[in-house]
Amino acid sequence: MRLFAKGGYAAVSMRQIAAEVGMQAGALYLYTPDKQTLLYDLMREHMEDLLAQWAQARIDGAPLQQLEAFTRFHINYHLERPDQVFIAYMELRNLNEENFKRIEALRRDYERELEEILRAGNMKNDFTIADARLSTMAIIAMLTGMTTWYREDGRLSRERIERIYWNMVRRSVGA
Amino acid sequence: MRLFAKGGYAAVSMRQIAAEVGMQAGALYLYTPDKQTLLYDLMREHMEDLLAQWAQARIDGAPLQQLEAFTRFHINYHLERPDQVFIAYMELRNLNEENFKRIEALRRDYERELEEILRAGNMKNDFTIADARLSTMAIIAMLTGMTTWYREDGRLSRERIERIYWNMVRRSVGA
DNA sequence: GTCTATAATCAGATAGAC
DNA sequence: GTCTATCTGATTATAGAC
Repeated sequence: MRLFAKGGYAAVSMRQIAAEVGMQAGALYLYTPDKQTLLYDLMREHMEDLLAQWAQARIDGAPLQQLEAFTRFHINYHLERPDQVFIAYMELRNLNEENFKRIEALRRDYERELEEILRAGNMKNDFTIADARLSTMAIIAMLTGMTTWYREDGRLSRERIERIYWNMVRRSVGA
Repeated sequence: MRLFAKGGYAAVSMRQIAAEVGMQAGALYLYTPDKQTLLYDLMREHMEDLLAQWAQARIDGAPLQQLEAFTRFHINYHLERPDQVFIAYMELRNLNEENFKRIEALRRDYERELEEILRAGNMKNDFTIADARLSTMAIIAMLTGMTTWYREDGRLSRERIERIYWNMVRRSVGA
């Protein structure tokens, strides 16, 4: 994960990966049939963990409360795993067609969680949004973007950043 | 640009680039000292063009009008150049330290344009934002994210998408 | 300005010893 | 389960012909 995030899939050799885990290159093939499958497995495990963790974190309640839960979950999950997040977004192009479709399906499943919260809130007039799919993509992009600049020792505490972003999300849906 | 965007810097060979422009690999070295400089030049030209185009597009007026101008400019500029945008964000890790600093400085210049609009609007109480820098990063991430899913022949027209996003931006700053 | 040829190195993956 | 050695082919960059 660390090597792929730092240099990109194509730039990392099986020899480098082997050195990182204290082996010779040949021994890696006891654990993966090839480099492509290794990337796919890392991405799949990340997406499956994301979905599983959200299934644990989600709450029942009013759409506004669900939206807040999703926002805070998404921020914290992503800020704690910057390498995985970077790979999950940037290395899609290095998956073969079949693997790409599988990862995209998992991503869709996750996006749908937010989309359904937005639809429910719109139906009850808790939110005022023109298009739930667009708001979903906008909110996820806004939140995920934090991983590109967030630093543990930055100017603002994570709690404060989280509150500010939640405010922006809330206002963006007209709540 | 197209090749780097599709496969990533490391995955693209000088032979592929040469074939794309109808040459042999050796002839490329008449135009660039090495592959790294070629990437840097592409990124620098993109950032300089972005800044130049915004200098043309920017307007005087109330902060809300300036924010709308920035939002619409950013959307249109980025949707028309998905390959450049992708490279400008994803290939930063493949620049050497010196080149990375130069590109980051140009990006900062661009971000500062939005940040100053937000600060001005906040001072006049046209906006209600807790932190101009955070709002800047949030808005840019939200808008730039459109390039990952936008298709010319998609469900919604560009004009409609633009209007919906502008609404979300406007509301996110409390205007 | 472009080509061909090549140097020097490195890639992913496999075979076989232990 | 891991190592060493190796196959095959690709890589960046350069040299020198034209």
